[in-house]
Amino acid sequence: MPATPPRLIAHLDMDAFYASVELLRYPELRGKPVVIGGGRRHQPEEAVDPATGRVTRRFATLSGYVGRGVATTATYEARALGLHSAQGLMKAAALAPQAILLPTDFDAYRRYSRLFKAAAASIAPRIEDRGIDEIYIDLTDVRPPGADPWPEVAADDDALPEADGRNSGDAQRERETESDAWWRARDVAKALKAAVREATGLTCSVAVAPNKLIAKIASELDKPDGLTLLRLDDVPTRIWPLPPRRINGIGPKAGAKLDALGITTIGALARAELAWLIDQFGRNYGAWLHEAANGHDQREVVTSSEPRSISREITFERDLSVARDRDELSRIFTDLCRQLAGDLRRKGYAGRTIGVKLRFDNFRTVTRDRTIAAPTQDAQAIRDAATECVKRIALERRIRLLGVRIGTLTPAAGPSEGEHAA
DNA sequence: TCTGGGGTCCTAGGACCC
DNA sequence: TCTGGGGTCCTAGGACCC
Repeated sequence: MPATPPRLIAHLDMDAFYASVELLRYPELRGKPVVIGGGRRHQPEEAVDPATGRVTRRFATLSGYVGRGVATTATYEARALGLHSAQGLMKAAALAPQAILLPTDFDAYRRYSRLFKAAAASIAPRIEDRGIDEIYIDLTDVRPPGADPWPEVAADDDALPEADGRNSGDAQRERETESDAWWRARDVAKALKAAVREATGLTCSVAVAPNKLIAKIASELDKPDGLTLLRLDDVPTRIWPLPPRRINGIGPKAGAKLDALGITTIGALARAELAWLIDQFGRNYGAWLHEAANGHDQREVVTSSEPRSISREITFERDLSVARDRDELSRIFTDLCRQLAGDLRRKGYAGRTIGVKLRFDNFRTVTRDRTIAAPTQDAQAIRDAATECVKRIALERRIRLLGVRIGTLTPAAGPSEGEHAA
């Protein structure tokens, strides 16, 4: 009885994605510490030398930055100075005032995102979208470009498929040794990296593993421009020494709790008693921690999905007072509802559950939502329901953030012909 | 030098129905 | 009348991810 062939799952992660896209248009910044983030105000200034016609640009630095922005990405040179994504720009400025600051340009990043995903899809079609800069790819049945495909049973072949519905191609695949399968995966991974580079000029890091969990961890091990193969047998030597936070799904809270419990490596977590973990973290999460630390993960590569919710939110430049800034709050609230309605129409959805989110000056966050009878994509209907939600919140502090969300989505009229957004 | 904006999933209690 | 259970929907908060 042939064993089930091992799955081969790749994780492809673009290297310092936003920063790398910016370096394509500002090549003079290569080798310098650069962070991306903040508002529109620090756009580079261009000057043309009248004598030579040469364009020179002046870039903003972090020094003197004032505001509430965070870094979305930092180049590797900036990381060496202690800068990293999700860091407040004020803090980053204190660490590295001379680092260059560029505003985020999501339209550009989305264009490059589409390009790299299309390039990957030309090599291997079963792709799971995990956001703007990373994907999972199922390589189990993928051969490198140029290799002969596994033979198919010809339509007029009178040889019957085997009883379980497999054809001779499957039979040939089952004769592939595990070692050959890994060599095949390495060639496919190389082809993926080459295709992404050809399409975008950008590098990425790719790992191939028996599942998504290990592939995700492994793609970090050789960054940037990495290529990593990690078999189940390699988990003890290459995964167990790492801190638990490297597991996708162990965040700041669980990481700190594990640390307090004396569990500082994935290996220690793997050796912890299942019953004890369940005691500490609850039945579901405790059992998952045990499985994850041992490198087990059966999740499929999900090639399509429907959105669950759409939202818009804004953090104000200064905290707003409900009494004194009533008009401004009202105007922003209306804008958010209009933008949300626009998003719904552009994406072709209507929703029934409308909610608001408020963050107060002390960072406490409250949400309220309300489900209406029929799905809507109308800005006024959204605003009406959202207003009812706001009325259920005690507004006793100044407001830092306001958001509007819609869920329980159903497909609805999308943009009409010729109206597609970029 | 406090902490963006867009998401997903889970938990848990209560309402309501069978 | 009392007890009991399951299923689904709604709501609020929170952890986590990119």
